[in-house]
Amino acid sequence: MKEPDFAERVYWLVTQIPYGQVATYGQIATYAGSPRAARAVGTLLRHSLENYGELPWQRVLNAQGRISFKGDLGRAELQRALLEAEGISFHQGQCDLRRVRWAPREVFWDVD
DNA sequence: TTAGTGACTGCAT
DNA sequence: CATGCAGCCACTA
Repeated sequence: MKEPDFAERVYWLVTQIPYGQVATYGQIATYAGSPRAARAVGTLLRHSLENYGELPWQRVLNAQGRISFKGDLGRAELQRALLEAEGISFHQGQCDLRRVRWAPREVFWDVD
């Protein structure tokens, strides 16, 4: 049985984020075993639509509870709309992570 | 194989 | 509070 690679761990973890809750890129990277790979998580999710259309990618935000984008405003608006539809509210462009942050009860993968 | 890029992050200015 | 910047790491050309 092959050990799941980083990308597989990331995609699986994102599917574990409960409806109405969110996780940060750093959280996903940490749970996937690479605490410093937050940026890599973003890289993977950027292509998630084409590779994993089922993924609830909208539930992943940056460490400040904000939607991360440099361009592509359309997708940012879609993400916010999807989250608000789940009951997550935004104030000044950011949501209250203390309230909606996903706090898994189990350990998935240890840091390498 | 090397170099460049980016849906990140924490610390320093 | 706003930038800047180096560290990180997977992906692509």
